[in-house]
Amino acid sequence: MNISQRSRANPPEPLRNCPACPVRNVSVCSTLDTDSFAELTSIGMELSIPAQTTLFSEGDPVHSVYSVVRGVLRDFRIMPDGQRQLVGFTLPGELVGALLGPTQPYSADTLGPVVVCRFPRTAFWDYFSRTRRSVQGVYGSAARDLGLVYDQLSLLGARSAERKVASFLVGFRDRWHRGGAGSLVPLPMTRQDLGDYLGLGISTVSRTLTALARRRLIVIVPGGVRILDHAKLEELTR
Amino acid sequence: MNISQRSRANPPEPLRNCPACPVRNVSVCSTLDTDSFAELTSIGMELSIPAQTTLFSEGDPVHSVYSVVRGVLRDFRIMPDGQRQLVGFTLPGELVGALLGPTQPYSADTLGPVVVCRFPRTAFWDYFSRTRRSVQGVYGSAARDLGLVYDQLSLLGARSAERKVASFLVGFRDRWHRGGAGSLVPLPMTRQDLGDYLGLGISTVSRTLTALARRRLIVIVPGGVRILDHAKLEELTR
DNA sequence: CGAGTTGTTGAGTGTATTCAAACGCGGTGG
DNA sequence: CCACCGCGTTTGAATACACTCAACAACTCG
Repeated sequence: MNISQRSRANPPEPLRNCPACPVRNVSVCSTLDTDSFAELTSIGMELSIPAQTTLFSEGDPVHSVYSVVRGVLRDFRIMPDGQRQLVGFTLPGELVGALLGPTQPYSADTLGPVVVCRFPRTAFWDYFSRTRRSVQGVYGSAARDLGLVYDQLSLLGARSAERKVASFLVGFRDRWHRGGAGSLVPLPMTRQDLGDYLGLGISTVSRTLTALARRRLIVIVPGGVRILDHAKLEELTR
Repeated sequence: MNISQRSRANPPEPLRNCPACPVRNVSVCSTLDTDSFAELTSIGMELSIPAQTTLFSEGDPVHSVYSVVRGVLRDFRIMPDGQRQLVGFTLPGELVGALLGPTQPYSADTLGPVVVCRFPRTAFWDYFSRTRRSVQGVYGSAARDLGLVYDQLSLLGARSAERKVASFLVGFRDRWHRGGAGSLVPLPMTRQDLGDYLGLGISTVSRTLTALARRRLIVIVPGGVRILDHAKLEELTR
């Protein structure tokens, strides 16, 4: 099922209640000045997307960027041989969709039910050229597309499975809790997804997680893990 | 040795002979209209940089972007444990330096003697906001920072050394010859560099290359390799 | 020509993988 | 309510592969 099929079932709706938005204060919206925020509110549309639905595909011409309100997106490329390489996950409060460039560099689909705000990309360009001093604010939300990718490069370059998994858990924890405290790391993706993201086999992911659990660094709970020993886990990433 | 030490020895020079520039027709300069090109020419400075010299470091505030005229840059990050992860190589005709964001996401140094043109980043922003329709032109040169990184993600996600090396050779060949024909792939970096780029040990890189040579897919020549069987090599990347 | 660096190759080890089987859980239908 | 099924996950055994350590060769540079 793709987005066009879906949108017939759940048509876009104008933004009505931004103040109550769960990511109002962390998303790109929090970086805008009052006028720009009002403008964005007036042109943004809210989409509710079912689980396992493609939001956009690699190579699609870019018309919109999306701010994730609820749920998690899986970003991936399909290699010539059919092998899938996950290039990231988009969490609530994060932007997805190329800010630059004519086409999407990867595909994105939903891990579960997802709510996003859709904005015409030109709105960001306008904002970009109008208030250059805030470029860094918009960039803060777009940082996924740059800094985070380099982080993942470093992650994939790691030689041991333990290190990859530990790095992933620590990074995902920080993103999920936005740097704040918090030990619960939701893992809404399958082990297969994790393997495709980390460059590991599915069994290796599972084995590594259980090994960490046996050493009491984490506990595996339904839908994720709980980190018991943050210090030791971070030690493994170095 | 870093760039500030170096620049005393080889001071920046104004651009005098752009028409004779070896990358005049492939670099970012080729994407600009006449006026913008004239403006860029007037503010750009040419730098000659010795081998093994740092151009900028991760975390540096970004004032300039650089267009490589001659030579190759090595782009890398240093991990907390001292391990180095190469995130790319910058070839002649390509841009390096963050177009967005306050700081450089990685360090860059020279593999050999390098000549670059330095431009204030704001010049690109001005151009960006002035001629929105040409964003894609500038983006074409900045694509390294987006599309190419995703390519490398896919590369690092590969499970076998053979596939990584083959993918690297094919990709590097295409970039070097800009999609055109050509069998010679210069490899100005060390095997250690290749290993840090591909997430492999130095001996594995060496073994894999000799294995490819034994199968007559490539020949190892001084300073690079020559591809004998393009089809079979590309087959290995899938 | 000698010293230092970079690259190759061999032997042995360790780790991730493949293949396969069993387990747990949620959903469906009898 | 319970048996069954499908899917994802865990775990085991055997294999394949990349790594470390180390010696040697080739090349660069003084």
